[in-house]
Amino acid sequence: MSEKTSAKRPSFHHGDLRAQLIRAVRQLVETKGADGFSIAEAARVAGVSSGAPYKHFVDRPDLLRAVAVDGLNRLRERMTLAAAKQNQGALTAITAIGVAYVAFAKDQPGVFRLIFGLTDGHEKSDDLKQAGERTFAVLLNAVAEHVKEGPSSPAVQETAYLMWTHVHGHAFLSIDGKRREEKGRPDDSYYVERACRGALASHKS
Amino acid sequence: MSEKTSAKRPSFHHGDLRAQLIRAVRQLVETKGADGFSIAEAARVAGVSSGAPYKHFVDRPDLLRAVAVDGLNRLRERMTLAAAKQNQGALTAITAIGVAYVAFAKDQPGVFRLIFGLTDGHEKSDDLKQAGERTFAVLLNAVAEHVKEGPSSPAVQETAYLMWTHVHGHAFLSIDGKRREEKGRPDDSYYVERACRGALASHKS
DNA sequence: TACTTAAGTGAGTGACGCTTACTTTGTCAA
DNA sequence: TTGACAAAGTAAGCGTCACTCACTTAAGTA
Repeated sequence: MSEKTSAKRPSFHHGDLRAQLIRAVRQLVETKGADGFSIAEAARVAGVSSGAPYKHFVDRPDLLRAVAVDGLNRLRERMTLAAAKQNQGALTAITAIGVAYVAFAKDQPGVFRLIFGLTDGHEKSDDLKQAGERTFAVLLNAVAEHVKEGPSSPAVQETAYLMWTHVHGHAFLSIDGKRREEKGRPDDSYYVERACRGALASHKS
Repeated sequence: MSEKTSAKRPSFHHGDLRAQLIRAVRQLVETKGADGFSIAEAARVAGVSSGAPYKHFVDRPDLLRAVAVDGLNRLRERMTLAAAKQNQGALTAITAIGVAYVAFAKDQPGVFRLIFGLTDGHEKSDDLKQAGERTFAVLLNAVAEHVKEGPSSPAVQETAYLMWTHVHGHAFLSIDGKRREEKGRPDDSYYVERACRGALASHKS
């Protein structure tokens, strides 16, 4: 009776259910949209009874939040990696972060939308807020190094926010299909670079 | 038995159920989020049985889409009105449109998110696509008049898209609470004006 | 006045969110 | 080694929801 589901489980105890549920939800959200998935289905994918998820998550929003946190962490990894490949403090490091951001959005639009679509008082969750701030900090630090100021400087924060705004808007409209990609039109990196230069142009040290 | 619900209905036939359901859903989406509402509850608010909505909408996504179309129309109205108060072709007309856009997002974040959060093949719906394009056209026309070109000019489209990107990003991050409003920080109109000027600066006629 | 039809009702179905009582398993102190 | 405990699973059940279907109501029209 342990092999009838898609996930094989050698013992009664799963051992890794929490992580596996997050993975399952990620897939489902990507294929069916954020409200097209069900906890029951995720449990089925993980090869576990429909009540099992509640040993790890208090309710549906809690599970979704965990998926969002996981997504933010993976996004941050990508951004960090992209920046690390460039010279520290270089403009290219900043734009690489933006390009990675847009790439993530296009790659996993379901999770991306989930991260920015949590309406149910998502700010009351500390870990989500922290994951968000740590991700933003990657950009913040890159900008700080470029202009040779501290990341807590108001001017740096303002400039970084401006970049984020522009890149985020482009990313969102892109995955929403508002931006029809036609030949002859600039690609993502053009918009990202433009956004970064534009924000830096008005940076008041 | 007709007065036990919140909406009074003089006759058996409602007469205006479709519009009233959209209104009810709008309220519910605003207070409970897009997935916190139920068709059954909307029907209750409208004072009608749980099966009645299906005489007007084929299913849940269809109803949500109608709410989104309604929202886009109201957004367009606001934008048009804001532009009309300024001189035709003036930069202030363009920025007024952007300010109206951000104001709408902050005013009705639930509907705003709904408009840009429809994942379930929202592009297959013609009326939604049309409503979106007509709304974008308001900005397009304002830009066209400002630079004295036709709205179908690729350069105009590019510039307008750039503005939209920036303003949309700011609007979205604002309602998501990513942007903590502190005293001493620029307000919405600053960002909007900045976005418009920035986009126009690189406009190649 | 009879006919047609749009727009309601209300009961029923299966899925889902979540709870509860119970069972299985690993851990760790005696 | 054992036995108590806690963590993590199961199965059944409750209320709600999306959606369907057979039926009823009322309004327009010939």
